[in-house]
Amino acid sequence: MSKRPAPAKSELEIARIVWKLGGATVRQVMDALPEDRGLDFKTVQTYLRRLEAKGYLKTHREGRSNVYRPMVRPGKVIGEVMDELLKSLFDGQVLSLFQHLVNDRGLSELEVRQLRELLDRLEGESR
Amino acid sequence: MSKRPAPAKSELEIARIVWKLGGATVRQVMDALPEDRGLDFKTVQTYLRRLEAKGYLKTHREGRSNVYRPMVRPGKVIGEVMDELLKSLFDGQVLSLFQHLVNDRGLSELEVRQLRELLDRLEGESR
DNA sequence: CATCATAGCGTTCAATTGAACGCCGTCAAG
DNA sequence: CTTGACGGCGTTCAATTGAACGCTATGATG
Repeated sequence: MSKRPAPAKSELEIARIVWKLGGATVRQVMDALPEDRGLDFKTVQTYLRRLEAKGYLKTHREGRSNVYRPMVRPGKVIGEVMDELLKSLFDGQVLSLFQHLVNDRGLSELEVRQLRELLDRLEGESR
Repeated sequence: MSKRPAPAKSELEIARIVWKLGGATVRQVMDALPEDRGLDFKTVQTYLRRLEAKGYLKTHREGRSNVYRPMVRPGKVIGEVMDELLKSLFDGQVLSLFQHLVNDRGLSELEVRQLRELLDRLEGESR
């Protein structure tokens, strides 16, 4: 197991943009970033390079720019991050996490309904 | 707004023990730590001191030891951490998080049932 | 009382992270 | 063709984090 180092928080922010775009140059990531984020071009470049070094993205030249594309499925990476969080905050119990989300945080009527639907759909499939 | 620096991951692990015990000395935290965690006494001490510096715990002398106790409700801290995670991984949409949890991660029958109960209880209360 | 273990406190140290420079090549416009 | 902008690559830098030392005071034990 190669034990990819986990992506840092800022890196994740960048990675998600690449995922959404399917692949992107530094410039494209920059532009996709929220206006108020105020990151330097070079900084974004650095994060992309780090993500590549960690094995989350691969890059190939296209014209004068590098295009970065995903190496790992988003769901997988998110899963890894969530695992760590679950361990370090909720004893690895998904239910504890749900408890926090449902109780300590105010869910709107809508969110509750949607969550129920998620569950219903789950059980529909699993037969 | 004082802007408490967020607790680091290892710090959280320690903080949770203090929360569970209601208050604890370095030694007590050590003992409460999983056997295989292999942290040095001094290291735990350091983390506790950092948590104090960050305003999550306060300490007072009791005999030859310092007793650390919570300054902030666990739910509050967890909430802050979750907020960050939600922002950096799910666009701040709780539902996206739920989606990941329910779909991408295999929930057991039991967990699904328990989650449903959480939701039912919620609606029961809110009248 | 002398000694030993315990814990506090200040410090250290390497790795990681958040953020950005500077130099250099190349391509496009004057 | 020169010039200037853009981007790559290597580097830097401070703050944070994960982990632990060493010195010292103090309390328990022989």
